[in-house]
Amino acid sequence: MTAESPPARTSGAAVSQAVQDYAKAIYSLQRGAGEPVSTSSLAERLGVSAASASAMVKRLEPLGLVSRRPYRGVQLTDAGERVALAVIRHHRLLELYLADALGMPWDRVHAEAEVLEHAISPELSELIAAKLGNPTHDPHGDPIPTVDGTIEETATVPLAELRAGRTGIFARVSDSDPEMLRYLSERGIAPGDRLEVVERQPFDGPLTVRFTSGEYPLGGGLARMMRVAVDQ
Amino acid sequence: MTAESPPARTSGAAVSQAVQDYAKAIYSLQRGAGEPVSTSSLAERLGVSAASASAMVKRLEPLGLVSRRPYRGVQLTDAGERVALAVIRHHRLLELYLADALGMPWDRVHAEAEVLEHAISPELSELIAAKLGNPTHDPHGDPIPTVDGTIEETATVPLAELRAGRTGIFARVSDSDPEMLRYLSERGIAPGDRLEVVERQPFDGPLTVRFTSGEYPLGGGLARMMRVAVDQ
DNA sequence: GCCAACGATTAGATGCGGCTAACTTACCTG
DNA sequence: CAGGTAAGTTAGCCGCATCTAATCGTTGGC
Repeated sequence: MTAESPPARTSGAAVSQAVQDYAKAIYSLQRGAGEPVSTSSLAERLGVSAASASAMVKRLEPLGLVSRRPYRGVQLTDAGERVALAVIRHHRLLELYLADALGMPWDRVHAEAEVLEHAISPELSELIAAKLGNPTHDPHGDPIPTVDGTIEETATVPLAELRAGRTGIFARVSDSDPEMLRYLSERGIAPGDRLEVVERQPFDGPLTVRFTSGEYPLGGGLARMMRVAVDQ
Repeated sequence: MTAESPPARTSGAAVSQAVQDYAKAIYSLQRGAGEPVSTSSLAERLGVSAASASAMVKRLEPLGLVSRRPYRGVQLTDAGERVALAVIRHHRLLELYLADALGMPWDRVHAEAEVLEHAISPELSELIAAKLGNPTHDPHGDPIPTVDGTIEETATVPLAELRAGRTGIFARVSDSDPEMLRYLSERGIAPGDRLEVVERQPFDGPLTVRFTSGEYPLGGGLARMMRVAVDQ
C-alpha cells in the first residue's frame, strides 16, 4: 500500500515503461543488421504518431540509450541494448512460465507478458528463470537473453523464401499474432520441428511443407512470419 | 510489442493504477467502520501531499467510485469498493503465489505484489487462484475477497490491547513491514497460531506471549500490528 | 538540376498525477 | 461567541507521453 511505483533507474536515469517499450521496439526493428531505425517504422510498431516517436526518441538520447541522426534514423547504444535485452528476457521468461507453469493458452501469453514484463522485479525474474531451469528459448522459439545481456541469435530466413526441396528446423514465429499461433498449435506445429518444403507455387502462392506432424499448405502471410534455420 | 497498455475500464470509466491505489487506500482506511476517510490520512497512507490527495479524490467522484463531502471526508461507493476488492484480491493471491509457488521470501512478496496487482489480467488472476486451490486467506492471515467482491472480515483486535490471560488465534499482521515479517518468521510465528498473553507490563511495556513455537516478549510496536481473534 | 512528394521534426495543446503556496473552512479554546 | 489553529481546498505550476497541424529536409523523377 505504498505510493506509485517510481520508474526504475539505470545509471541514474529514469527508465519508464514507455522508455522500455521504445528500447525494445528499436532493438527488434534493427535486429541482425545494425541498420538505423526510421521514425515512421518505430511509430508504426508502437502504434503512436510519428510526432510522438520523434519526440520520445529525442528524450532517449540524453539518457544515453540511443544515438540519433535527425532525418536519418536512430540506433541503440550499448546501454540501450542492455535495457532492451533485459525487457526481452523478462518477456520471454514470462511467456514460458505462463504457458508451462500456469497452463495459459499459447496464444494469450504474449499480451499478458507484454504488461508484466515492465512490472516484475529482477529478483522475481530470476526466481522464474530458476524455476524453469534457466531456459534458453521461449515457446515461440525465440532465444532468451542472459542476465548479463548476451543473446544467441541463430541465422534464420523466412519460410516464404525457401525453394522446394530445402530442409531445416522451424526456429521461431512471431509471438504477436494470436490467430496464427492458434492455427499452428492446432496442427501440432511448434518451434524445433524439422521441416521440408515440398512444393512452392509461384507468385507468392502457397507453400506445401512437410512437418513431423504432417504435410500442410501454408499461405504467403503465414510463411513470411515463420522463420527457419536452414540446413547447411 | 503493442503500444502502452491502456488503463483498464470499469463501466466506461478509466481506472488507472493511481485510481486503483486510491480505492485500495480508502478501503483499508475505512475498513470495518464505514467512517469517512480524511484527506490527510489518505495522503499520508499514499505518500503524497494533501493537495494531491484532495485533487485525486475530486477526480474519483465523477467516476462514481467515491462520495465526498468537502472538508468532511470521503467514502467508497459500491463501485469503488468493487474496484478496491478486485485489487486486494489480486494482491493477496499474488502474495500467496509468490511465497508458495516461487519460494520468494515472505518479507519481499508484499512489495512485488504491490506492483503486479495492477498489471495482471483477471484471467491470470483466476489461473493463479485455481493453481492455489482457491484460497481464502493470504500468508499474513488476511482474507482474500472473492471474484464477485465479497470478503469475510473476522473481528480482530490488536494484540497490544489484550490483558494477561487472554487467549486467541493470531489472525493477521500488516504485510507492509519487511523487518517485522522477518522477525516473526524467524521465530516460527505465523497467522493461524494459537496464543496466550502470559504477562503484560504497564505503560506500553512489552507483552510476554506464548505461541505454539515458544514464549516471546513482544514490544509495543509489534503488538499493535499483530491482530488476534480473541476466544469467545 | 529543380522541385514535388514524402518522411521527419517542431509547435502548441491535452490529460494525468504530482508539487508548493496561498487561501478557506471547521472547530476548539478562552 | 470571537478568534486562532489545523485541516482541507484552490490556484498555478511541472514532467511525461501523447495528439494534430504546420513546417522543414531529403531525395527521386523529370
